[in-house]
Amino acid sequence: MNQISPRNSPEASPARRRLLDTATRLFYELGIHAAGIDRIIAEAGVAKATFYKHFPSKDELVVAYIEEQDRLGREAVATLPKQPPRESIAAIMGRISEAVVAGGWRGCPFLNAAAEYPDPTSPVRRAIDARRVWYHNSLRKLLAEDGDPAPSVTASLLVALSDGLLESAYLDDPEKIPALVQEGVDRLLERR
Amino acid sequence: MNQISPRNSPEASPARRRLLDTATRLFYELGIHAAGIDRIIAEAGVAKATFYKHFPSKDELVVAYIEEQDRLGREAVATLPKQPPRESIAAIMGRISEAVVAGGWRGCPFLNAAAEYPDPTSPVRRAIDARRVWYHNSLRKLLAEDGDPAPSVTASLLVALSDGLLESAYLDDPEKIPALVQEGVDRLLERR
DNA sequence: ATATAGAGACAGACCTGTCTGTGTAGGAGA
DNA sequence: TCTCCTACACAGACAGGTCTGTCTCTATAT
Repeated sequence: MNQISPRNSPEASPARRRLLDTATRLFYELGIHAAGIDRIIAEAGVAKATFYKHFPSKDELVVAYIEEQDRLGREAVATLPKQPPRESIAAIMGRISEAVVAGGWRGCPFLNAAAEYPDPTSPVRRAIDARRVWYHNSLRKLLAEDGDPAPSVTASLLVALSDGLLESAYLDDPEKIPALVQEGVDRLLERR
Repeated sequence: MNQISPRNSPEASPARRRLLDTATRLFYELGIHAAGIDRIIAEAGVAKATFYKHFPSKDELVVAYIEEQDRLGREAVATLPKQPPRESIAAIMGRISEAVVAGGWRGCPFLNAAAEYPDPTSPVRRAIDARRVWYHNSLRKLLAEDGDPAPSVTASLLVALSDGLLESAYLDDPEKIPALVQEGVDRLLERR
């Protein structure tokens, strides 16, 4: 038996792919606790034994969900065109508007998950932490390049503004978000 | 039987008071779905029948929890000293720092609840909406008094900053919040 | 005497996770 | 080409626990 045959690669399994896609949709739409395993496997068309072969527990599925959302976000940022730092920041923040005007926005997946996982040492919370550290650092580096005298402070404010506007898009009026993103970034960035 | 006797007032029942206090603590610490009725009544020392006499369902208890948190916030703002609008805004935003440095902060109760209630027509979401409308309007009026040329936009940005900093206090470093509140308000308010 | 509330059994549904059994597709060897 | 073998996945029963909500019975206090 070939232990490193392609079939052992996680991505090579269609069942695993269907499970993660279905879980992503249901976790986001219903909330994590409200989306049961029985429903996930039924809508994915996967047997329960197959599910527990790919994921040791529901929490591991949640971690995979969080990590994949994180990875997709990082890839989207990585493929942004090379441009001056201030334009890069505007482009990163502009992704908020894109995510939100598409419709079906139900809040930031990471904040929603954090609301359901109080234990900061849980694997789910660690995955969320990793995402937040990456996001803050990405902005901080661009701000430093831009000559911001306190790039870490400004980055924290931009992170807070991002989180707040993503929640506002869920709970208030999504159509106002694009203008608020632009205005908020303008006001938070140091004028020169 | 006197239908409007004092004993019919909701606040007159110690059992109801214990239920709401215990539910408030458990909903906030564990999350709403994760806090079961059995545990709430056990820790409150209340019989199940008594619980269902005071609250027709768990969701009604959740609504009472949200509405009470909302009421407490409004009372705290109402008792702030009369002062110029910009100082009032600073005082309202300063409540974020107070809430957070006390320790045990687990995120904004309203945002956490919204994460668990996807249906925007549910009573819980309506209670959250009412809170957000009040908060936005309070800031907008003060900004208009202050002569802000676009008080609604600025108010939306301050609401977003509030939400984002409350989440940051939960997921990042709470000790940095007071400085970020001050700095964020400074940058968002129109300079004159 | 009546209102209030404690204790707890119970129903029916749903939760996660384990288990057995069946079907199928593809590669290896004759 | 035919057959065997192995990996994979589907179907679903089952266990043990928890969920909300209803019920009966008992105790207390005014």
